[in-house]
Amino acid sequence: MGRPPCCDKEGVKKGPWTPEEDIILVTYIQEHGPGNWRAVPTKTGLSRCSKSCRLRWTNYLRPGIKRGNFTEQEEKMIIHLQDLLGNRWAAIASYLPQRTDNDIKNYWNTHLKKKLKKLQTDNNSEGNFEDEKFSSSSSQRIPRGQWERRLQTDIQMAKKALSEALSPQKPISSNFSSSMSSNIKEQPHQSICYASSADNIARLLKGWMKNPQKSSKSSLTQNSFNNFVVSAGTDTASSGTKCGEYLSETFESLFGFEPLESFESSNSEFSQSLSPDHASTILQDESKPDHIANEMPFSLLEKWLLDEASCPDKNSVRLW
DNA sequence: AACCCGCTCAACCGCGGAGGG
DNA sequence: GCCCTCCGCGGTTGAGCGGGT
Repeated sequence: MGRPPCCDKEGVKKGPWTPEEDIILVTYIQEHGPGNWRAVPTKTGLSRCSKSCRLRWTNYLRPGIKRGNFTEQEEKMIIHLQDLLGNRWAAIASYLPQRTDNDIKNYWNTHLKKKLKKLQTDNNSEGNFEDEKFSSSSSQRIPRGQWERRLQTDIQMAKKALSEALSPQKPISSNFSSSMSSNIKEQPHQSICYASSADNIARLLKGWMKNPQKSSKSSLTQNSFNNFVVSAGTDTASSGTKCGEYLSETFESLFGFEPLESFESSNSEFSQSLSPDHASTILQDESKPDHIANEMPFSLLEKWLLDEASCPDKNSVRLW
């Protein structure tokens, strides 16, 4: 009955990944790029199912992942996006370039849910506003106007993505389209991208020598990110800066606060990594589209929110 | 010191969509 | 149109850890 488990075979290892397994996986992906996960266990000799390999890569080993505490801005952004999109963690993660959907989901479940609940109880005396807000989080009760707008946004995004995809010169820049094109591998760029992973592994190994217990947990990905970002852009200042500025403005206009610390502090890093060359390389090459920093979704969202702002009555589930 | 309890987060499970034959 | 395979996503679990008693 039902679908058999993807990896119920004997000898398939489960549980936490060892550093050695990480190295094997990263080395393989460095050579072949992410994708074709089915082949990964057999080709690497890992006793893991393909799913496990993909998950390990996308949630942990993939370059560009930021770990550690969420900033206040990130928090607000998650809450806002969760409000708009519901529990579509992958979609939410696409607006937080350095966070994985799993991270965001975990953070929501462990921190933000409680926080909102607390807010809700605190505000109970002032009416049911938070009640409404909180229950809307389950995406069960999306106000009609909001749902329509959401649908409209999706359609607009799809249209734009399509037109971009049909335009051969233009780099694919939209969240949507890069997601759609995430399987298109641009081999010539991969060396840039995955070399950084190899480097990270080297650093990681150093870390393990120093700190065998913890290093596998923290050093890899942070180093991955730093290293990745450094390798991603040093010669792209002008376009990167422009993009960074745009992001800053958009963030501010979209969420009403200063850009994410990560964006700002790594302006020289992250924004540089967003140059047409590097960003498209980095983002499209990954199995999970990090694309995020692309203009289109933000501008659409911004427009959407501005529309909402002009109809405040429909904007009843705004927290901030 | 030993135990309990709550929290965190990496990893797993199962479903559904996409795409190819 | 159907079937199969692969992949991605969201929900859930459980090991590990730290704080409290």
